Amino acid sequence: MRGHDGHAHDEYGYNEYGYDKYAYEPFAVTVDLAVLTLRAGALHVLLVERGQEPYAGRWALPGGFVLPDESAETAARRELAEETGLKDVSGLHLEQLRTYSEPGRDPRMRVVSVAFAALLPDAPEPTGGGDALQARWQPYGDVGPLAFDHDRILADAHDRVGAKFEYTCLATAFCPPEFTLGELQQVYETVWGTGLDRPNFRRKVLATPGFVEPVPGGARLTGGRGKPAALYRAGAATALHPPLLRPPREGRSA
Amino acid sequence: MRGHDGHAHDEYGYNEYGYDKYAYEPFAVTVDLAVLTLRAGALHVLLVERGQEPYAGRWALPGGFVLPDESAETAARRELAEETGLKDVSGLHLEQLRTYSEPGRDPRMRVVSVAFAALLPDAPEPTGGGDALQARWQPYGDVGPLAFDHDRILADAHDRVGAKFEYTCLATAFCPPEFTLGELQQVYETVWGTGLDRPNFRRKVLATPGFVEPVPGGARLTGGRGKPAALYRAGAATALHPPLLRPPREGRSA
DNA sequence: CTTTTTATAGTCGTAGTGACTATTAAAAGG
DNA sequence: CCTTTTAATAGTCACTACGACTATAAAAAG
Repeated sequence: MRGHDGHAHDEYGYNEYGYDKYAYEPFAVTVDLAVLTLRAGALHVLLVERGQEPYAGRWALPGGFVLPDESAETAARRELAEETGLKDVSGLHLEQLRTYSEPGRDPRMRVVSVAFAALLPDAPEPTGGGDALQARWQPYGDVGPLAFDHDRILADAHDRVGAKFEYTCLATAFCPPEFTLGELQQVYETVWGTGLDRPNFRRKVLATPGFVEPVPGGARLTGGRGKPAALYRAGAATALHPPLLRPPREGRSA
Repeated sequence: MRGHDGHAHDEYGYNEYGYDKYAYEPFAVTVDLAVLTLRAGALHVLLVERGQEPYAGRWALPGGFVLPDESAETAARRELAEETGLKDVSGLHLEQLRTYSEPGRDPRMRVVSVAFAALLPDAPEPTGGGDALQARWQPYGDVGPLAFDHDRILADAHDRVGAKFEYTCLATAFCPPEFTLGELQQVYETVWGTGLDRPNFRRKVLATPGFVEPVPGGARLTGGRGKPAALYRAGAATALHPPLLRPPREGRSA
């Protein structure tokens, strides 16, 4: 570009970088999904095994191309439905993380990928896998080196979700429609990797209007081993004011 | 796609959506920049006037194409340097906001735009404008309807910056290398649109280790009308724990 | 020399929270 | 059946952080 004037004259100036003539290399645009869920008190990620080079045999985040008539969000939700096999993904929390566009991130060509994080309450086993290549849940932390820059995307997803837990009500997205405060606390503890004091957590959650609301009648009895816990639903609030800060990491400079 | 299996087999399967054959419409990838600064105690945005259809004569956020060998971040920094005329933009805060990919956002073709927010300490007048088309600072809030979906991008940038002010030290990015606490407070007040109690703000900032550090010797004398204020530099900290929450908006349901 | 202006210091009450202890209500084990 | 175990719930206490304020200091403006 010829500096500011050239740009101002020709913003989206296809004469200069003419799209029709393919005067510059066009981009493939994909979405990559970090689909997170909790199974048996541990954070799990949905991964697919690649069947082609590059990274054949390596695990990768699910994803795919953005089709001509789709937005990235639409493509992400379509992929989410395909990969999880869920009938209805309209209520699931899907959050755009950021876009990864390093020139060398796909060795074959220029691929710009819009990354999303998706949060699932329950974890149905992915329905695919009639052939050799599989899709399955893997515990976060046990994931080896993933294909492309998916390790980084996954780490960014975890960071973002953990940070949003502090000042939003996002944690309920990991919970089924009705849940106990103990379950909600486990969500926090699993994602943050820290323990939380139960009475204090309870006090905080209940003191935040709209975070959770008690289900009209019941308390859960059969399953639990201790005193039955009251059931709650996610409330209407989305923000957490004041926030629920995670305990600060140890080891600060004196 | 044929569901999960088809995808797992063919992630980035260029046989299915073959890039080489242009079997699907490729995308143009651009960056759009919300360049923010403070002039005379008001938030300003860098805008350029469009010279071509669509939206000819309308103001728009600066931006441009991502070149074949660039990442979106590199392209954004290059555009930032071009638009502002600054020699060195390496130290400026540049933050990726999100990617806008609605199919109809550019009437001519499929354009996916990665949006960034940039924060400038001082506001040099943009150096362009030898021709009819201009680039200039406009007060945030006075911006009329912008081209494309740039109103939304700008609003998203403002939201993001305001939110990050609560739990990061980002506000110093609007300040010159040495600044007073009064100036820093004005940055907060301008971006948030609220007044803050001066002694309390001072107490909070100074109590957060690494937010600001006093400049070795001096206090500012000549300019100010009252007691000279001590000068500070931005510290090494990036996060704010506990956060500096903005005063809650009035009007909550009883 | 007084007034104005702004920076800085300090006070007081309270909301929020970390660290606890105590009680309750179920299942599990003998 | 009674005891132990487990987990939910209730409550206490001290301390921190913060909102609202008053007081003092040091400069320019009049």
